[in-house]
Amino acid sequence: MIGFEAHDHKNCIASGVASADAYCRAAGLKLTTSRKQVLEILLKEHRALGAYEILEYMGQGTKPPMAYRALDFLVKHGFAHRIERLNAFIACAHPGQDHSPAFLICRSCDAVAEAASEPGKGRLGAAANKAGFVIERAAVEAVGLCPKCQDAP
Amino acid sequence: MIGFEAHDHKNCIASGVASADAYCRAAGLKLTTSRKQVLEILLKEHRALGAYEILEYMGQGTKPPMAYRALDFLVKHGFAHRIERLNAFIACAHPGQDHSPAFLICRSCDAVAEAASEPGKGRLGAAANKAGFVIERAAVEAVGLCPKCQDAP
DNA sequence: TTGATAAGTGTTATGATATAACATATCAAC
DNA sequence: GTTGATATGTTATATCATAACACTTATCAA
Repeated sequence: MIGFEAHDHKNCIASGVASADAYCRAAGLKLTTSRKQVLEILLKEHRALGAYEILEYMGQGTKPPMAYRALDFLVKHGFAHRIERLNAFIACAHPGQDHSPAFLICRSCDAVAEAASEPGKGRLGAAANKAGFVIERAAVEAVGLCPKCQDAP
Repeated sequence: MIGFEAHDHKNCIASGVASADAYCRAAGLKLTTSRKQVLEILLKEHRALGAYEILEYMGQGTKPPMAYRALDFLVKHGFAHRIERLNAFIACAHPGQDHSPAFLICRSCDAVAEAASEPGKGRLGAAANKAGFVIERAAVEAVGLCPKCQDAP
C-alpha cells in the first residue's frame, strides 16, 4: 500500500510519468502536453485534488473542460483515480498494474492512501452472483482516521 | 440482498416508514413531516434519486436546503444511503439493522441493489491495519450490468 | 504532397449539485 | 410563559461538471 508514510518524492514523480509514458507508447495512446502536465501535478501534490484546484496549477486562461478532459484520459487508462467522496482525483499508486483500487480517506485531513481490494470476492461477490449482477469494477472508499490524526484529535 | 427482483411494494413503503418511526421514537429522534415525506418518496420510487428530483416530488416552493436537510437526517440515522457515484440517494433496504452497505449499480439503467459488505475484512482491512488507519465506515459501490440489461444490451 | 479523417485543444456558456447565512417557527423543559 | 434547543423557510451563492462549436494538429491512404 502507498499511503501515509514518508517516501522519496522526486522518484515518485519521475517514475509515475515514465511509466505512463511507456504504457502510452506501447498502447498507441497519446500522452500529450496537457495530459502529462495534469499527471505531474497529481504526482507532485500527492493528494486528492479537485478539478478546479488542478486548473489553477495549470495556469491562468485554462478552462474547466481542459482539466476534465485530461483527467478523463488519465482515469480511463488507469494513471489516476477519481475519489467520489471528495469529488477529487489522485495519481494512481500502482500504474501499469492491473488492479482494483480501494482508498483509505482520512475524514480529518483528507489524506488518501491507495490499497487493493477484491471486488467479486467475499460477501459482495456472492450477493452479486446470486442476483445475476456482473461486477465490472468497484469503487471502495473507506473513511476513517489516519495515524497522524488519531494522535492529534 | 434487496435488489433487482419484483417484490411487494406497498408493504415495502409501509414497513420502511414504520421501522423508521419506531427507531426514532425509541432513540428520541424526530421523524418530522418533511423527513417522513422524503423517506416515503425514496421508498415509493425504490431507486436512487437526486436531491433535485426529490425536491420536485416535495412540491413547488420547496428549496434545496429542505431536501438536503431531510436527506442528511435520513442518511445520518441509516434510513437512507447516499450513492456517491450517482450523486443520489436511496432508501435503506435493511433499516434498523446495524450494517455496512454495498451497492450494485447498473451502468446501463442506473438500478441500484443494496448488499452487505465487510470493510475491515480481507485485503483492505489488512492494509488499513498495517497502515495504522482506523476504518469507521466504507462506501462500496460496484458498477456493472444488472440481469435485465445483460439480456437487452 | 495533398486532401480526407480522426483526435485533441481552446472557448463560451450553462447545467447540476450543494451549502452558507440568517430569519422565523415549533416544541419541550423549567 | 419564558427560555433554549431544534427544525424550517428563504435568499443567495459556491462548487463541480459538461454541452456545443470553432479551430488545430496528427495520421495516413491515394
